[in-house]
Amino acid sequence: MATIYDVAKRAKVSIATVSRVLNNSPLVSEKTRERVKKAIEELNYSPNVIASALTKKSTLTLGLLIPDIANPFFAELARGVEDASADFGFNIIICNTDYRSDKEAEYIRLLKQKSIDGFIISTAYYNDENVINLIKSNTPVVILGRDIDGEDMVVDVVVSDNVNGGYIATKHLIDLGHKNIACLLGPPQVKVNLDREKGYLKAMEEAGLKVRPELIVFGDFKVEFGFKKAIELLSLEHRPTAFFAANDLTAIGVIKAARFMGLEVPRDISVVGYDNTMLAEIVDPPLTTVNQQMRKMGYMATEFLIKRIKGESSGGQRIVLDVDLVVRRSTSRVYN
Amino acid sequence: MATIYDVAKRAKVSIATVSRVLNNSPLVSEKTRERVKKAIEELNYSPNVIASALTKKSTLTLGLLIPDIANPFFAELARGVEDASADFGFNIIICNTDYRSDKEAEYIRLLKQKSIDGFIISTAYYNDENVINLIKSNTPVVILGRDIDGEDMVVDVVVSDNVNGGYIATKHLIDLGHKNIACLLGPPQVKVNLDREKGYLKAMEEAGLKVRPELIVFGDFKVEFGFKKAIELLSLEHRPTAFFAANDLTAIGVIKAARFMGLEVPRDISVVGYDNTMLAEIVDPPLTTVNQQMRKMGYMATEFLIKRIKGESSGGQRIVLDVDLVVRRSTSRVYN
DNA sequence: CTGAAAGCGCTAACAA
DNA sequence: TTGTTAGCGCTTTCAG
Repeated sequence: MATIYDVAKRAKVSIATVSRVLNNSPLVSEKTRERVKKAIEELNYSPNVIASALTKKSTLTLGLLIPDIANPFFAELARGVEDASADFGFNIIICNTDYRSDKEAEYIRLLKQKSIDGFIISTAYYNDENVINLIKSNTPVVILGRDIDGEDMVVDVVVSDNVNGGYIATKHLIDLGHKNIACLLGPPQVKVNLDREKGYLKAMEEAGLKVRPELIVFGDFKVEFGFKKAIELLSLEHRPTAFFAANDLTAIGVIKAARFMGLEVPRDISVVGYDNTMLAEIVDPPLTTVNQQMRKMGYMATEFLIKRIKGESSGGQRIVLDVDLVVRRSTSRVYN
Repeated sequence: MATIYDVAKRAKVSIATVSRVLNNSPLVSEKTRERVKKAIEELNYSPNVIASALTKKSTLTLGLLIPDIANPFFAELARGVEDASADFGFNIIICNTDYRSDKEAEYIRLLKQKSIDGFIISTAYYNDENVINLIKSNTPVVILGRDIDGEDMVVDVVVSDNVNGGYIATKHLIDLGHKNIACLLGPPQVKVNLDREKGYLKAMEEAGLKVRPELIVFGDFKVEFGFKKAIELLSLEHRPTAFFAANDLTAIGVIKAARFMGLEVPRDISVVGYDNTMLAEIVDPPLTTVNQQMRKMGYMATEFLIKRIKGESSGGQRIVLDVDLVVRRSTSRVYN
């Protein structure tokens, strides 16, 4: 592989001059610039990012921490992140933490060693210590799709309006005549779930419906959880006629449970999911769900981070994206 | 951030000695080793990978080229790749090429600049030029889930047995009494599709069934393709009673088409997919599909690559993983 | 067993 | 405008 010295020799200039044209410095005459460019071309030279990183401290790579890339929600986020990275000349290192704090810490350590320019974090429990420390160490960080209590810290946050998401989902069910609506959430340590619950409660109260605490359950975002909990709740004497689930996977579990118990969706049971992943279109019946614009969130988060890295922003922004309800065929009017 | 100099000073040794203990050189007495370790501990020092990469030429990071991480098939592969990377102390940079050769070339260029240690490529059309050149430039490469004509090149390949996959899928349908079986493949430039077709043909011939060329169609692996083509074929006068689709998404398209035309799966039409992604369990009816062990493929490919990088293997291996059929409820005996 | 010193490829003062 | 040179943080001879 050709080095900057080879180029300098060929163009009959110093390596400093070559470095200048590589970095688009104006302090180079048109003539020499051309000469250098020609040499670069001829040698098929391309600068070694590692070497320049050693002085410039910039590797043009970002770290993305997510629980699991095989989960379609995070895959969508990751796609948005990668799209933005590519658009701005960055690359991204993906890390699956499996919701484990030790893995998260280990990845953060590893990536710091590698001098990455910043972190996009979508894995944190609320006010996770690893993340707080990272932010306090002055590394550029953006929190994606999660929340953090960023009072005295410089950190960007990109989330969607989870309170409203919970609200419109529940309101939709109420408008269809449902009164007994179960609410299956993810882990309470992930703050979006508290927000979605808030939206649920708001809609219920607004409609003057009484909230039955036994119908509000925290879980783990998985199909299995939706399945088991739904069976439990559907076995209740006074069973719910509708479910609001905090993600599509859980909602799918509910649909499976209903079918398992010989009930039909949406005739007997209405179900609303959350995320609008590709699964929502595929499941039968197609799922009514809250659409989060995951790709856009990933893209925007990355844009913010890169601006921050380039010094074009000083961080500390909080972006809340809109959500909307995609009505498909898993919800219908209740007759009873 | 502490440097090797800080550690040296604190431990009262030279930086060379610190470097030796970092790299587990035996040429250090137990006593000094302990002293250095203590200093490292106290300073919370962790070596700068970028700096060491400059001399060692190893960044402990790999590049993964896939068409689209939002596609569950590739997400599963990527998960396997990342798992293995983590187990062996590597990180991975993910690149989405969207099946575009120009993007692929650009990513390869970028990652070479970053001195990554090797590539895992799962995007290539058969004998793709970018990839051939990369391999010939002597960079460690492993081809994952695709094929390549590696005659005179040192490259590892990890695939699954696609001929057999096509065979067992088709055989299953034949065993259920089907005679008119459509075969919806992905792009012919991706060799796995040719192999799956081979398996299909083999099963048909073995059973003495005549192959109707109009029932064999190449497409693009998408839901939409399965939907459109199925509608077309189901409108034929002498329509197929079963479909073998070369991935789950296409199979799902077929199921949607059947429903759209008022037909019931599997009563009227049987469908077999390929990949056994999570979608297969979620769709209704749950999809009978060929299971490819994507994670394992990703894991093995990465293991091979790392062995090659470490000099523990000289490359040129070809691993063919077994496939098996997961029978769910989208296929049934034909009565007519 | 340990240390001095020469790089790895590039950037960024500082001089000229 | 251009060149010289001192690092960036670490590895690796080569001496001792």
